[in-house]
Amino acid sequence: MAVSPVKGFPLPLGIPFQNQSILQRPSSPCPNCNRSDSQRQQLVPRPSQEFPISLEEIRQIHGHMIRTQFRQTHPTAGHLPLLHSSPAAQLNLLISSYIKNGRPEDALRMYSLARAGEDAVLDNFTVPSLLKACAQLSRIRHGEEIHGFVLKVGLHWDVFVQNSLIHMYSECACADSARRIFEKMPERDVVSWSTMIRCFTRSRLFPEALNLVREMLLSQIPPSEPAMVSMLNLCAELGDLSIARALHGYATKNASPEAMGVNISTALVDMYVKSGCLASARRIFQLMGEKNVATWTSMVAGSVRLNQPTEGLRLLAQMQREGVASNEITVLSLAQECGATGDLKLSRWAHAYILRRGFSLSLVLLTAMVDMYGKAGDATSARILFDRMPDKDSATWTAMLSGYVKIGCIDQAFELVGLMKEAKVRLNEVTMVSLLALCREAGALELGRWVHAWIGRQGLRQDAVLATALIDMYANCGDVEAASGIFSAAGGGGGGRDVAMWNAMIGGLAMHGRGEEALRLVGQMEEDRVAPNHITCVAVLHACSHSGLVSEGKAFFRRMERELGLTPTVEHYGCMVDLLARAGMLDEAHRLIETMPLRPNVAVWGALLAGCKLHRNAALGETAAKRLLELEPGNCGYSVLLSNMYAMARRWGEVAEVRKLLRETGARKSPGFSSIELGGSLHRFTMGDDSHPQSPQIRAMVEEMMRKLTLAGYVPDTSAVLLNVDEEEKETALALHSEKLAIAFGLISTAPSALIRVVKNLRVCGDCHTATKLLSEIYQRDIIVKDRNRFHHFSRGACSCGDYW
DNA sequence: ATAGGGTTAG
Repeated sequence: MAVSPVKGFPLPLGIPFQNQSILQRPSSPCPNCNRSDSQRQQLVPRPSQEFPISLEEIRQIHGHMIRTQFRQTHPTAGHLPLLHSSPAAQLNLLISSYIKNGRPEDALRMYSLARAGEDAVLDNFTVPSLLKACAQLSRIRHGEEIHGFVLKVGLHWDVFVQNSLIHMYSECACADSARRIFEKMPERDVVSWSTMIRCFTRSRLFPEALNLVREMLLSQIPPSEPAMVSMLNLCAELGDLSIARALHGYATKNASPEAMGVNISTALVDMYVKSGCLASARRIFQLMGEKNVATWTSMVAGSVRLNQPTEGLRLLAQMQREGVASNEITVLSLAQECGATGDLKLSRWAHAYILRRGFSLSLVLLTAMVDMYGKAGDATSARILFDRMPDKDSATWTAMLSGYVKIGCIDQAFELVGLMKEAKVRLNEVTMVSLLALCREAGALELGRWVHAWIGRQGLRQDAVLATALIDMYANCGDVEAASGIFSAAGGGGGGRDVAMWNAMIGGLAMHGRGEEALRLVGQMEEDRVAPNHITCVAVLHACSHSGLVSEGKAFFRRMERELGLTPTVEHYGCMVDLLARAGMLDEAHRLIETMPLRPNVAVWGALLAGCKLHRNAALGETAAKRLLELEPGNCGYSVLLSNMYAMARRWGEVAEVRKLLRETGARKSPGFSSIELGGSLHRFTMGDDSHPQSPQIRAMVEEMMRKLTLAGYVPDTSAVLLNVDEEEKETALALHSEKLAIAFGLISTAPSALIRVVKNLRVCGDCHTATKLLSEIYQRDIIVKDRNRFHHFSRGACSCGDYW
């Protein structure tokens, strides 16, 4: 994710960092007891026994302390000399032992016992341990209680206590509380700074985190090793290579690659991986002396992520040979990265690897695999895994749901929502985002509004992602005003808007043909110091294309590289070709394809072909169609267009040839669907669908529609119907097109004022457009049709969509 | 006694 204030950020990298953390204690006396630190420490006898002590011993002491209520009434157990020390020291020892033995729950239970007994037993040594337990368990309520206790008994002067509070709030995702403590600290040590940097990084408050790094270095505080790691982690999240290189240089100035320490080296590897520079990551990796699981994990996952899956698998094997065992985190990130590639074969390999290595299939790991199959497009495998899982949590359900939505299995997704309701799955922010994505795909505005209201009722935190999902849902379901409302509200709060949110709003305006507004928004975005990214540029070019803003689009395309520092990708060229071709500048569009530095893909040639059909240029269209058939031999849509093109040029021999080829290959168009939402329920239709309960009435309505259309002078354009049947059957097919069924249902609806809002997942069908325009005039009704990512508003026969037809 | 690499669902 790009954040604008980061660009060219000057890091004052002059101070050497400390390899060992230097513990700095404030030397001022405690304001409460007026004793100096050393005096206070003498008051607290130190335990003589060394860590770690066994769990069994801890249980014994625990039992003893409960019996004696933390008082030294029975100094019985001679082999446990620590019982002779003060209650506070005993409690502290016990709590830290529990934490060291991985039992933070017991540590907190001890705290409750202590509270039930005597407040005073907790001191400034005990509190940090307890807060660490709260942090590990994300127990914000416990943490706040301890915070209250700290204020009550006056321990807040202690830097260690304050640092621990910051850490606790950081781990509980309460950046605001952490920041309040940090800002009020009269004295800060390097731990305060690094913890706060980590906190801001975790909360994705990158500008704040970077400011802190700068302040810290300007205050001449030498970063410790953990501080260095925090800074590297921050940079990993920023993904900014120039800052990454600066920090890398800074780290090497202070330690040779061999002596750097495995934590910093691993953080460096991870930073380069996340900044997309595998070569640099590999260089560090090869120079490293000691490597651990984390180092290997980072490198394996990074190779898969950065398009080198074979290298990733090779490293996995090498890791094993060198005697480093992969752990659950290794396979979790493997599954995640394999899914992200969308490569089903690779994902299956990862699944097999996990089974072969005999990993216990935990809830988290299985959820990751469900998600992986969903992302790789294999809904069946995902569902099989999902159904076999004995336990599922909201993450599992959400993974399955988002998989269905991503693959486009709308029916299964809705079925799953029903099952979720039955299973009483707890819904959280992430589930809501998936549900909103489902609403977007299905065009279910009412359901989307319900989700929105539900979010408010449940008091779910409306973070940037959720707000973006809402904007996206409203825009894609046709309520661009509601999207705009959410967008404005998100700007008012302190959170600010990130690139994704701006992109969603700009894209939303683009698909409603509001190009000028979209362009204005980019200007505002830059004033807000949010840097446009590749996706922003796609949205802007889209907006220009759909609003006929040719010169503006060209200007933006030039600006992209010169001023925004973004190299156009093949998608941007596709948008430019679309912009030019739609406007009839076909030769210029063709020249752009010929001169572009990238290999043109389907979208690029497809945009040219659509323009050729629109402006009736058969010669160039033929070129485009041939290229498309080379790229995607199985796609019959292009063959149909090509045959139409030949027909236009009266080259009947070639028309027959293409048709014959189509018949032989048995190419079929995947069935499209249209949906309409009325009275809060969603009705979906496919071509010739008669499964709807009101199907007879709908059929009757379609007949009436067709009669009236013919009377109005409508002649069906059957050229886009792909069936090897005679013309009459084609006309029937066109009449029973899913969009017409949906519109018919809208017209017979008992709520006559209801807006007819049809969403279809088909490619633009020129005939439907013409017919719909006429229908809106005949029936004097507003009809809104969404076709892929474009809205067409028909009002009494006029279409305001900005597109050329 | 406090901070530190790799960690499921958007």
